[in-house]
Amino acid sequence: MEEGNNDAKSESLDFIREIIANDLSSGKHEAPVTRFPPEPNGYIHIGHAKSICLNFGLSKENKGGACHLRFDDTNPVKEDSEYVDSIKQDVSWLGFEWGDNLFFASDYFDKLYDFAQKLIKEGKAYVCDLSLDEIAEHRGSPKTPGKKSPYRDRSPEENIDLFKRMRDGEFDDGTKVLRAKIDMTSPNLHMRDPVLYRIRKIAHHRTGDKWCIYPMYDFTHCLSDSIEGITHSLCTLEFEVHRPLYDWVLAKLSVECHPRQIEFARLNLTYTVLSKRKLLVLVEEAYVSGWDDPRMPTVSGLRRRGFTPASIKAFCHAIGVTKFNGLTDVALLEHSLRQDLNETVERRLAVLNPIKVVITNFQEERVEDLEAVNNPKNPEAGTRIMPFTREIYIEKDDFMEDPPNKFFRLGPGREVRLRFAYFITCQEVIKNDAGEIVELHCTYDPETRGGNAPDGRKVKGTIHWVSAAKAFETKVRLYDRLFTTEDPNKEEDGKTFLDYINESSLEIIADAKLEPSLSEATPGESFQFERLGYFCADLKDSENGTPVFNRTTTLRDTWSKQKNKS
RNA sequence: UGCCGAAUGGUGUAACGGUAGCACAGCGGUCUCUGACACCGUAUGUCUAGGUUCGAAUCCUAGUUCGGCAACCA
Repeated sequence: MEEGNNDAKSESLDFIREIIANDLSSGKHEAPVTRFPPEPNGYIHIGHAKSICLNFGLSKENKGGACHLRFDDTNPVKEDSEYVDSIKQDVSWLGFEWGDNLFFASDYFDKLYDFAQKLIKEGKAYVCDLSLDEIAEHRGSPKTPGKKSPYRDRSPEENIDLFKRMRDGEFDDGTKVLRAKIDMTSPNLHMRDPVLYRIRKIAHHRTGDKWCIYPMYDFTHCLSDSIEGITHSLCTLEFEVHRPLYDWVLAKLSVECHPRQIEFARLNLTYTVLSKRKLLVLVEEAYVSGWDDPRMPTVSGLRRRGFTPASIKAFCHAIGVTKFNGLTDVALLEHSLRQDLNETVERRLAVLNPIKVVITNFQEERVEDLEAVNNPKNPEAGTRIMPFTREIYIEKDDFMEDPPNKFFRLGPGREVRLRFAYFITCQEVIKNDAGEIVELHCTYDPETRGGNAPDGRKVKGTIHWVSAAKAFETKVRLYDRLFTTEDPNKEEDGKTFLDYINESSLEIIADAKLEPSLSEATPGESFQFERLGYFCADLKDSENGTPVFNRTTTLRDTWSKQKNKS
């Protein structure tokens, strides 16, 4: 560390990494031990990915560091092992390993019970018979102090007995809780005798029927951290007001390991909602097809959409870690994606909105094999063969009957290059009775095979194409952002995020014309369809050798911008 | 009228008392067998007011604005 200091290129540390670096150099810790503590009650999303990259990143960056994956499963009402499986899958898909450090807060229930007893014996906790509403009322408000519970002064002996009977199932749900005895007049609401345990006669996904009392977050989390020897407990800003309680519990219990809780800002993304509640509404009310719908910001959704772990990690690195609660432009995420895909993914040609072109001077039955470059960014990716025939498809947008002068593509009498193939010139526009263009008749120049003219003449435009006879037809789904407004969370004028749903976030093309090699794409495989965007074979809906493609994102398109301006 | 926290171009961030920089987005251009990529250029910023200092984004004071906090959720 000492030697890295004056390296001008060394990146500046965010405030958390700075704290950790200081703790390391001061000798307070030898290596950071962090944790990612999801509650298994939903699927994780890009916001969690930020936390995952931070916590696991820290363990990778520091020799001897570790990051635990710990499920915070203290509320059996909401939690399910379905979610623990998906979360594990998502974390490891992102490229992080927890090794032996897989934990569950529920594994600590016995220890937690002992800690609670200790607190009771020392007069720091009591069993309270107030109802939920009464507790709320006694708590007061931010501006008014709370009132003491009438049960606050029960003796430790009575409390121990009551707590044991709570555990043994003698009381009904909601009739008793265990509370910390702190200060009902504290300006921090969380310190006004917070609830530590509640009765829930419901089976837990891991402990089954063993328990009918379950510890609350504030009691569980700090002690779980302590038990595991966490050095730095990183969480989001909303837990800032919980920190005094985190520290209170650990201090009163005199535990050896007292981790430092540090809060950072959660991620907000434009055109996106990231609250579990809202995501759940989207799923349950079928605005999307599921948690892994390619439009969802969940890790599983991003995966199906065609995002790569590298692009997500690059994004998380780019946004940094601060205490400022901002709104990050989703364009930054898309940029990280394109950056990665551009380097790594093979190119293919595909026509989404076809118009037929007949090459009138090309023999009828002839099939010519042409060589196409797989990835100009990576020569090792090699080449592939594309069949060229008399009838081909080109993109509708690549022809204009009456083109403006900035239009570089095909038009009556114009010559363009077919990528990797020939120069063609449009000779005739065929229309139906309604006056719609149905077909283009063109001639090709045999001398331009491969795409270059021996006489050195240039064409301004190069367009993509697919052989009509040999095309692989399949479904292609074009995804767009799910919301029409930058901040769908801003619920003004009585509107909710549902009022900003983008009705055209999914466009399905039933029979796009793809070059034949695409029929062999394996689920999850990504390509750049040249001049269109990045697409991947869907993980779920591609079956028996018929891949279905999702558009991951478009290419940057300065032409359409220019066009829209005029 | 409570407590906690945060304010740097349009957005996200850096600068740790000494030239306000980077990325994204925007705009303009070069290149091009992808109107992609790449490359070049460009506009826009320290919340306000005082103070300390030779010098303040940075330190102090006061204000302003924004976010979070009153689940037997996490």
